[in-house]
Amino acid sequence: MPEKRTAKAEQTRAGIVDAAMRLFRENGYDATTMRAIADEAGVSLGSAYYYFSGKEELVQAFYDQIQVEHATAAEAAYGTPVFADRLRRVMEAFVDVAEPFHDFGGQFFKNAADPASPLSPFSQQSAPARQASTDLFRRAVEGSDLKVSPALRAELPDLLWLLHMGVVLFWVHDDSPGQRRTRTLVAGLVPLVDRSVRLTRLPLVRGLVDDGLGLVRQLRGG
Amino acid sequence: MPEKRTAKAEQTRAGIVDAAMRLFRENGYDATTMRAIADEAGVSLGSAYYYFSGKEELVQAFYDQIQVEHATAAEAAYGTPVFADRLRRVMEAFVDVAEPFHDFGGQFFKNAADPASPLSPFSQQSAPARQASTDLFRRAVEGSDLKVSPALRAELPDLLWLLHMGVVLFWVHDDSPGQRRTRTLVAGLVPLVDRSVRLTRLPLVRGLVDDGLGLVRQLRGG
DNA sequence: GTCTATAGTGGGATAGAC
DNA sequence: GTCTATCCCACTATAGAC
Repeated sequence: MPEKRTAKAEQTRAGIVDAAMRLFRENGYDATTMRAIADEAGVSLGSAYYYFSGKEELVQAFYDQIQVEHATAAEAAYGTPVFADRLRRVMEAFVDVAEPFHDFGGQFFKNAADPASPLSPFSQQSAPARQASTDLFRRAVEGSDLKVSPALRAELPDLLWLLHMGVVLFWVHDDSPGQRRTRTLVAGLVPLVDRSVRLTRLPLVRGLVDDGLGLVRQLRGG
Repeated sequence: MPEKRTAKAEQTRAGIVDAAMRLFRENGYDATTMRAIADEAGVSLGSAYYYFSGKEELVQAFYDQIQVEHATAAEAAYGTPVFADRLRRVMEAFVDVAEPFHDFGGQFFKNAADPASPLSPFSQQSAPARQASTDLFRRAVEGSDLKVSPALRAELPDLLWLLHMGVVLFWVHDDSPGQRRTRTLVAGLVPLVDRSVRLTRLPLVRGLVDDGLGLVRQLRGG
């Protein structure tokens, strides 16, 4: 990325992103060549590579866009104090905003499992986006009526984000119209999570949860 | 794949797989070219493509190899009736057999998240390997001392396989020496699973589990 | 049926002139 | 910052040796 961005450079850059978005959506990721993106943007191939180190980096722009839209759509979730409702709305918001990208979005997620890729949601480079996403779940927990141990409450945002990643994986593989099956999953999962979390106050369950949280902290630490 | 395999053809085929493994291991997936694999195997480029439709198909061979080795290593797990011990040994067996491939194995798993790829563990083409892997967990459950409801018992192998996929994802991102962190995860996770599964007989938990199993069946069906 | 040799296409990525 | 020219490699195609 160039250090000093002139207005013209910024325009060129945006034009390349726009062209990439359009072509990805029309033809998918693999079928869209860097040459075609450059052509569509009206720049040379070399220029496209001047702004983006490769095809993968153009995907990051997509992630960012979805992330921002998810955050906006999730705002409506925080109008109620009921934890289950808040969580459900945050999770449903993702399915809603991601729907237009479903058909080709899956091709992007192959990067997710590659630990070497900066596009992996677990990578260092993804930390800001991951943080922003986790915050959506943090807010779902923090302003809610949920009563759990402070230890669990502290870990819950990260755990819910992890669950969200699982939902995304399901979503990627979901070819039902409008991702109906993913919506079924979310609708069924949220009450289960809600009840599970509340059950952690049972004496027999509490010990289990404490050990689980201990394991999480142990893995995070070392 | 040729219909009739002669001994010579089988040898050539194996030679190509061996060469690919060796080069993948030395140089990684991306840096290993089909030309280099053909050279290393002492065959022409055309021959390599005669046996394998592309570089990806060589990855399938790698999956199959690990799967077979995992099955062999897991045999030792079934010597005890204690469920937790059986499960732990099956899961540890994977970390053991996969260790030599860790450094480059991660590059393969980028295909796992691509729903369009036949290499995805959830794909139709992977069904046989997935079945074989699930069977390792089925055997861990079936001959064990575990006492749970028939409904949960029926779903447990698939659920444990899913958990195993989660462990594999962790393993891929685990850069600690000898995958020590993954071993910590397995060592901590297994008792949690064991205790969780046994807790399903508590009245308050039973209802939760029944609903969870209902969701699983609903998603499998539609 | 197994394999080689060779020629070619397409596209990701880069070097260096301007 | 932008271009043209080029490299490299995955992959295809084909003609034919054995």
